[in-house]
Amino acid sequence: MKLPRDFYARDTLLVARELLGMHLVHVGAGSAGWRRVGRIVETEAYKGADGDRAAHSWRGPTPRNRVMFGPPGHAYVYFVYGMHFCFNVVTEPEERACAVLVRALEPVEGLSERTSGPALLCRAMGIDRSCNGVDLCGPVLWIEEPGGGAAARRRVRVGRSARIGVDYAGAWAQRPWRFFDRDSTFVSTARRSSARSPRTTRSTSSR
DNA sequence: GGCACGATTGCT
DNA sequence: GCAATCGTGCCT
Repeated sequence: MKLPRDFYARDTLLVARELLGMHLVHVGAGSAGWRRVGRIVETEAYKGADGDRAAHSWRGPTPRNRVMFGPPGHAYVYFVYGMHFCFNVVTEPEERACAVLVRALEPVEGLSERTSGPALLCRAMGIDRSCNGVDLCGPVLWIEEPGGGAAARRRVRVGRSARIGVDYAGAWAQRPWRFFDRDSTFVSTARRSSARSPRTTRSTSSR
């Protein structure tokens, strides 16, 4: 059953945690008729309105991040490193600029490529810039509770850690806002981030 | 208009 | 450890 918009309209940390075990579904239109399904096993929370400097939205709306400022339950897909896409779910009430990044999936149906890692899962699921802004309560791309319902989700043993690849965000990078299924072998392996000077304080008050 | 850098990945 | 590769956002 498709998750309703109310599910996404809640606190981002809660949504990030509860998305673990849910199924991400993407269907192709017309005669192409394909269907790809992956079980979410790793997520990260980003809270723009709270000043989270790791969030794309922390400075305010721009053409690129505008979807994050819109209503919850929509896909925020962005292009990075000149070659990759990352998939997020917009959370909390409009203007809160919060989202959950989906970082890894366990293949369930129609997936033949690797799904461990935010960019890899987008490639495997066929998610690209055309999915940006898509309503997750619509007929093309959505998240649903798998068969077995709440009982199945309850079995997820949730692990937490700091978010990956956001060292530039200073103290915000230390927050344990990454959630993962401790029993899944599809969780992305966090590459060793520069564990050097813990304090990279920059005071760029130029403007 | 220019330029540094990224919510990554893969190869050396 | 570093290149690939280009859109975005901040700067001159």
